[in-house]
Amino acid sequence: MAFPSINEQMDVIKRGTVEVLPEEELVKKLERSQKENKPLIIKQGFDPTAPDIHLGHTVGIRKLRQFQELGHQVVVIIGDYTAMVGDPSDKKSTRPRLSHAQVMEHAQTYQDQFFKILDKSKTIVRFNGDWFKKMTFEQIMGMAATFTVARMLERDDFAKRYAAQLPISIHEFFYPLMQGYDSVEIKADVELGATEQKFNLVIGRHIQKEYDMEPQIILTMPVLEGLDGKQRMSKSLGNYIGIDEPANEIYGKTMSIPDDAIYRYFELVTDVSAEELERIKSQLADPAVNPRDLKSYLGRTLVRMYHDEKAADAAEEAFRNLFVKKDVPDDMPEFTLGGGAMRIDEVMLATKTCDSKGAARRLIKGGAVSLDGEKISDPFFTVDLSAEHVLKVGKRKFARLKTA
RNA sequence: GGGGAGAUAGCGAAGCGGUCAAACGCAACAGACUGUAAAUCUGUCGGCCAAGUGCCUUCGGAGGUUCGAAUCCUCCUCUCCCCA
Repeated sequence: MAFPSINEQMDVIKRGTVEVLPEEELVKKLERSQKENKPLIIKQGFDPTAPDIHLGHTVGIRKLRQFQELGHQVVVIIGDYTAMVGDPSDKKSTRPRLSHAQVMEHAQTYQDQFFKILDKSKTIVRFNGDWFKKMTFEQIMGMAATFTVARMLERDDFAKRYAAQLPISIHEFFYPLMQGYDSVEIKADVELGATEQKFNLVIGRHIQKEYDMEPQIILTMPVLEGLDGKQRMSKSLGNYIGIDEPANEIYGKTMSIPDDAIYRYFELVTDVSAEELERIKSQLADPAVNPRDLKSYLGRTLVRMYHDEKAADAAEEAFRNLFVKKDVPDDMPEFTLGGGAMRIDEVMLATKTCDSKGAARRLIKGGAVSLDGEKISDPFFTVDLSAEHVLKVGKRKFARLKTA
């Protein structure tokens, strides 16, 4: 197998990457890989805590893809063991431990989604439970002995929690160790992670050295902002765009990001060329250009990546109709609520367009509810169910009421 | 092991016997304005009932004192700090 030249490879690797540590070592590894015609082992880990891959994850996954295209070997670690241990960072709501079956289920959906980006035939997937469940206590002690508490407390989030007098459990210290040990097991040459992962990645280097192994190079990738444009995109914050979501969702969510996030999204999660990026940047700075149009372009690009061109057209069209022309969408949940009449708050509860009847009344009072385009202001309004209706609650919630 | 402080709604944080379904800030939701952007303004932000000086469930958990407890007492659980 022929690898591209070192310079070409470095160009690809460094594009969009925050840090390559240490760069000279990577060059050496690449040189050796080329001389021996042996691909480097590129690692990234994922905890299958919830079964959705979102755009934030794709920043790293897309980089993995580039490594594949350069001819290197990608190894994806599914952290089934770490996921089963359960992340205790949110002490209040002691997160339910995931059963092995759940983990495997999540792992499956993860993989389905990985391979929307990665080349399946060139990817090795490993579960870290494979080695951790076989470890003896002696081996665990050995692993734990490779690191000190003082260094562990250097990690930013531990330091902050410690300073804020928040609890830190001992086993949380095992997280970075385990992640580092994964690198030993698969003999990683390079590990990718978001910038916030830097500490864990560096521990991987340290542990590999302890196990008499050449340390991995670490590549940190930028953290993508979520839909609010401020906080990181994450499942727990609910501000994400999943790559498995329907086209309309991907497009619609994209349209809701703030203007100053547009460039970041183009840069981090799309394939547009460097020249195109420049053009986008200058357009964003041009007051004559409506940023909405660039956002629409972004939304279309993303839908095209995870669906296709047709879906992009349809999503844009649906969005226009819904929010610009204020038409009702074609697709909406349908409900058959039996015949006769039903009070509006009960209809809202039945169609899950509100959480409680009290909430329904508040929404009605706030002018958020309409039926067939007519605003409802009477909380005791009775809906005639012998005819079909379209219920709208807020900007986005719709329900079609069918007759029995 | 000893001593001290603390646990309040999604988060932060007041309240320290009745006027508490609990101030305030953030987040969230809705309305106005818009480009489903931002900013701003307004309203809402435990559940139920045709809605009231109404009923039910909530201030870590279990009991108790009291006409009345987020507030006082006892025990328990958890957390942080100092000492060993």
